[in-house]
Amino acid sequence: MAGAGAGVRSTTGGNGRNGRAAYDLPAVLDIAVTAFNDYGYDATSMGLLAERLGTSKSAVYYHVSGKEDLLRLALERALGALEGILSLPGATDGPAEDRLRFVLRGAVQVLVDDLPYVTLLLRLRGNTEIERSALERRRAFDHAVSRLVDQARDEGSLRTDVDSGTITRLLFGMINSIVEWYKPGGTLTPGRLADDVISVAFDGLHRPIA
Amino acid sequence: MAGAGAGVRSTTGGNGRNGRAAYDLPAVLDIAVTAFNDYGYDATSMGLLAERLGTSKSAVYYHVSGKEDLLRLALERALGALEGILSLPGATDGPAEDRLRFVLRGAVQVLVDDLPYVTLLLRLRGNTEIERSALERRRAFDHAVSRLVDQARDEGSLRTDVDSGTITRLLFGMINSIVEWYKPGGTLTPGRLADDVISVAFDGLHRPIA
DNA sequence: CTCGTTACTTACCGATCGTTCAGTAAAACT
DNA sequence: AGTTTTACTGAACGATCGGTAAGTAACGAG
Repeated sequence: MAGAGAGVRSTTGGNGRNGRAAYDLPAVLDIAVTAFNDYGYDATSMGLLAERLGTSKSAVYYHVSGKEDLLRLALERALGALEGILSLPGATDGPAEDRLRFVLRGAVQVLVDDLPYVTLLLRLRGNTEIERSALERRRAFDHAVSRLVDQARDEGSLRTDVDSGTITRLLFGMINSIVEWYKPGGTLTPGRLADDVISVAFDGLHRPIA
Repeated sequence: MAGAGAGVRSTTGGNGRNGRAAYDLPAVLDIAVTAFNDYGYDATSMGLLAERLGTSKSAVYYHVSGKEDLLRLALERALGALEGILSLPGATDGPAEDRLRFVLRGAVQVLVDDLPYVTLLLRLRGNTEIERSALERRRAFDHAVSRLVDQARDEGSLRTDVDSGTITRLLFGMINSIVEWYKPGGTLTPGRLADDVISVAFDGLHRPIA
C-alpha cells in the first residue's frame, strides 16, 4: 500500500464476496467532486485524485471507467436531487405562489445538502456530450420553475411590469449564487437561509410596510 | 502567411515606427477572452487561440509573455471598469440608498459593456497568483458595496430583519448571474435590464401596492 | 493448504500542453 | 540600394495528460 493519503476504505469490513476490501465509491466521488470544484474539471488530473485518495492512478480506473464517468455520476446526483423536488406534493398542489415558494425553498435545501455536487453542475460549460445532456436537464428544471412564475403571475400574485423570463433568471441568479459563498456549520442555518432568500425575493430590500 | 483565419491586423496601416504591421492587441485579447469563456481558461490551448487568430502559436508569444499574461490583461480590464464606478460622484455623494442604486446600476452597465471580460473575472477559482490577486480586488469591490448596504440600513432605507452580508451576497448573486444569460442586441436593452434588476432587488417580486 | 476472485501496483503509451529558439519575411529609414 | 527594426514561421523541448497492460498482493471459499 503506497501513498500517504487517508485511504478511504469501505467501512463494511468486507463486501460479502471474495477478494480484497474496496474503496468506498461514494467517498471516491466526494473527493473527486471536491477537487473538480477546487481546480476545475479540466485542470484536475487523475493523478491528483489518486494522490488525495492515497492510491495510484490506475487503481481509480478499476472503479470508474474514466474521468468523464466521475463527472457523470456526480452530475446525476445533483440533477436527481433537484428533479426530485418537482415531484413532491408541495410542488404540484395548491396556488401557484405557494408551489413556487415550495420549489424555491426545496432548491435552497438541495443546494445546501449536496453543495459540492450542485456547485459542479452550476459551473458546467457544455463542451462534452455529458455536460450538454446535464445542461439540458438543468434547463428543463429551470423551465418548470419559469412556468410556476407564469402561473403565479396569472393568478395575480406577482408583478407584471417585469418580463417573467427576466424574473426567473434573476431568481435563479440569487439562489444559485449560494454555492459560491455559503459555508455550512455557521450561524446561518439552511432553514434560515431559505427564509431569507424567499423573503428578499418576494418582498425586496426595502423595510416592510407594517 | 499560413492559416485560414481572418487575420486580425491592426487597423492603422502602420504603427508609425519601423517593421511589419502588428496584430491588434485588443483584438487578440478579445479572441482569447471569448475562448477562455467558451472552454474554460485551463482547457483553452494556445494552439486554439493561434488558430482562431489565423496565426501560429509562437506568433502569439511575440505579443504576450504567456497564457497567464492574457488572463492578467483581461482581468485588469474588468476590474478597472468595476473600480471606476466607485470613484464617480454618484457613488460618493448623497444618501446611501441613492449611492447604492447608482453603483448597482453602474455594475450592470459594466457587466453588459465588458460582458466577456467580467464573465471571466466572475468564474475565477484562485489557483494561481494572478487569479488570487484579481479575486482580492473583486472582494474589495464587493466590500465597498457591502458598506453601502450597511449605510443604507443605518439611514433607515433597508430592512433589518436579514443579515446585511446575506443581502449583499444575494444582490451580487442576482447581478452577476447576468453574465450567464444576457445576450446584447435583443429587446431587453442594458438600461431596461438595469431598471429591472434595481426594481426587483428593492421591491421584490410581489405586485406593487399602488 | 490451495484455488478463484477482487483489488490493486509499477511501468508505460501516445497525445497534447505551454514555451522556446534559430531563422526569415516584411515593412520603414537612410 | 542597403540597413535596421519589427513581426513572424516551423520545428522542437520537457512536462504532463488520460488511459492501458501485465503482473501481484489480499482476501474468502473449499
